[in-house]
Amino acid sequence: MLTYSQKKYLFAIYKLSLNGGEVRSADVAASVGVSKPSTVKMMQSLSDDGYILKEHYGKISLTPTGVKEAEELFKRCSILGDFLSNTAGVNEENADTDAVTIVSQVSDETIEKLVGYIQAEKTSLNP
Amino acid sequence: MLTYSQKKYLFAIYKLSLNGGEVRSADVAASVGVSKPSTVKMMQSLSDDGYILKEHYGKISLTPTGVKEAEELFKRCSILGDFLSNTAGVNEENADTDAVTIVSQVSDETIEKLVGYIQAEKTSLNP
DNA sequence: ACAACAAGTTAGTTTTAGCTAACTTTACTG
DNA sequence: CAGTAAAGTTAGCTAAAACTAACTTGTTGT
Repeated sequence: MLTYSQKKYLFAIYKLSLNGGEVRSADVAASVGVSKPSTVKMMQSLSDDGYILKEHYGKISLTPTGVKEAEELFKRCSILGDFLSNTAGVNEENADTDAVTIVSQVSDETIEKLVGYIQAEKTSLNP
Repeated sequence: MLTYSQKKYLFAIYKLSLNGGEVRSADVAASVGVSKPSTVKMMQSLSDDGYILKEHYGKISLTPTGVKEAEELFKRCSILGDFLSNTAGVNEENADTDAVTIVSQVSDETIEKLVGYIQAEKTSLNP
């Protein structure tokens, strides 16, 4: 099972990969807001656990498992971040950061039901 | 500023103190779900930071600062936990645990606006 | 082609928060 | 009132996740 920090990095890698080009360590470091050595260590850990592929001094890519995890994370963070920002009125930076924190750290049951609630709420408001 | 773990312990102490009697280390340990030595260390840290009073081998009590912090935490956790459990349908144990996690870790802005949203929602449903 | 700069890595340290094992103090009970 | 059990403490270890400093590799511009 992924730790909270691993999820943060995985989320960042996925987001960067959506921009098309290669994903590089330095960009992950910048996106997560940590130093390059911290990123290197975490890439080792994510690679050991089978979520990413990375050769020495090379680029980063997600494994199928990594993609699956990241998509789920991304979906949940988007819905929650959107809700926090657009419905609750939180400024976007806090909303995004806190969505990742919440999605990465609470129980699966809670995040599923919370996301379910948000979607139901949205539907009932815009029928 | 309190760390996430410090808040968990502070919350537990406050909850125990509501039951009337003295607050003892062993009960805090059980409530938080950690070992007694971990609790001893954290009590030292909370005491150093001015949130609790504790003499050697003695009982635990909150300072005025500690009470203030704990009341705020407790209020927010109650509202959020209630929402997760009664509105979103999360089982109570997860709801309580995750409410503490969320309240202790997200930005002040987010928790304030989220709690505000929940209260507004409640009011509009039961006018 | 190669110098210089950017990116990536390694090594070693720090902080936070947990644990077990072993010990001391307090409290209770016969 | 002594001995035991429970509570509290100390010491020492571990793991996760961050950092800086120093080094290596890769890329790029002239």
